[in-house]
Amino acid sequence: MASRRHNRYGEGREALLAATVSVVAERGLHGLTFRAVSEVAQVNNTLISHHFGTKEALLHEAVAWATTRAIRLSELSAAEEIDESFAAALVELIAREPHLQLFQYEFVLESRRRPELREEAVALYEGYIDALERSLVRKGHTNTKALARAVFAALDGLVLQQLTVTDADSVREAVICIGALLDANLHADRQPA
Amino acid sequence: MASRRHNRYGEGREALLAATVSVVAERGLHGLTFRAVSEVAQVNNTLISHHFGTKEALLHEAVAWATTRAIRLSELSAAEEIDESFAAALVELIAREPHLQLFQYEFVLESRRRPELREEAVALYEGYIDALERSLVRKGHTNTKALARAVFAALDGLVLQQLTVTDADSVREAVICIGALLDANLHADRQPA
DNA sequence: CGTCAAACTATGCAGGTGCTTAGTTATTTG
DNA sequence: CAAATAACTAAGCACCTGCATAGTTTGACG
Repeated sequence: MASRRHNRYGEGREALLAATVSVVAERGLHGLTFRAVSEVAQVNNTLISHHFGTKEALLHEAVAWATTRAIRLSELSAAEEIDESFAAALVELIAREPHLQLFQYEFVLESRRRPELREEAVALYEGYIDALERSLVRKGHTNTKALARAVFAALDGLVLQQLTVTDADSVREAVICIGALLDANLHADRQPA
Repeated sequence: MASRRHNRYGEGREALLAATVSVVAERGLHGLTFRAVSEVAQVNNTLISHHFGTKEALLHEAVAWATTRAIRLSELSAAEEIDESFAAALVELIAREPHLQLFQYEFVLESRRRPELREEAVALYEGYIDALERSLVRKGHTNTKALARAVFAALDGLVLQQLTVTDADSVREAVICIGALLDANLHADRQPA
């Protein structure tokens, strides 16, 4: 998948973090083993102990590494309009790079069981929701905090659906539907019944 | 947690299925081991092999067992109105019995990796969405298929949030927000701009 | 070059894993 | 009651796990 031969001296740590995300995305947290990660990263499995100490620490660092790299979806969430082009872009992003999203779902479920991951999970979600809320404020919506949480949940749920049980086109239609709901809500605010 | 002492003759299989859901919900799929399940179920671990053969088969049967028992949320999804009382009931259900929901998130992620689980995952989600769509049709909405998918995704995403990163009150507000969006959408349909 | 710290690997082990084999108990059935 | 069947358990094995230990290679710097 990545470069065929070994990494250069000093690149092992980065390769291990990237491999961790890939392994969790493809095989789940129960497929996350020293051997699996080290084989994908093309290094010896004891290098994980050297760099991170324990498996828990590896996951923790991989979470930090992945969330800084998950900016593209955050940018998407802050888009000015949830319209056809937004829906197409979101669906295409998920189809092209599902790993980061899959990793995040695994990680957020794990954060319920491991208190030391909670803080980063909360920060990740609140980051998305805050960006979305700012966009809603700009467009003149009211009750933006709860609205942003609801809209993000809808996008989050649809991404999960696309990754697991639903085809891309259905998801795209549903995303457009969310945009339509927001428009209707804006007009209702301006012309209350 | 359950009854303190052993099961009666013939109840082992059911106990194992219930224990599987609990173990996956509390420790994740990587915590799903023969020993963990059998200890929770208060039986010998080889009874799993006897009844189900392999660990894969155990999970598969547990999925079927759990989905038939997840009707309560399905009934909720088919509620006539998404209002304050619906929001309160949903939030309270998740807080009181998080196991079934957590199990479903683990299972739907796993279904991406295990083709034999896909069909049941799709059926579960489509069941929820269809029930919701019927309710939307009754209320006079249009484009109900995509709308139902979007609204279910929002509820699904909010349940995930409540289970992991968000407090119950914030989720409740957001659920009410979804109801408000639907109302605004209905009125916009009747009085287009 | 020589020194040194950090990156990296080879080997191996104690404990946990899924699951097999062989045997025991309880329940049904004639 | 006796025979048959299914539920259940005890013991154990081959394999995999995280990770410790000990050693080697690499690049930076004087």
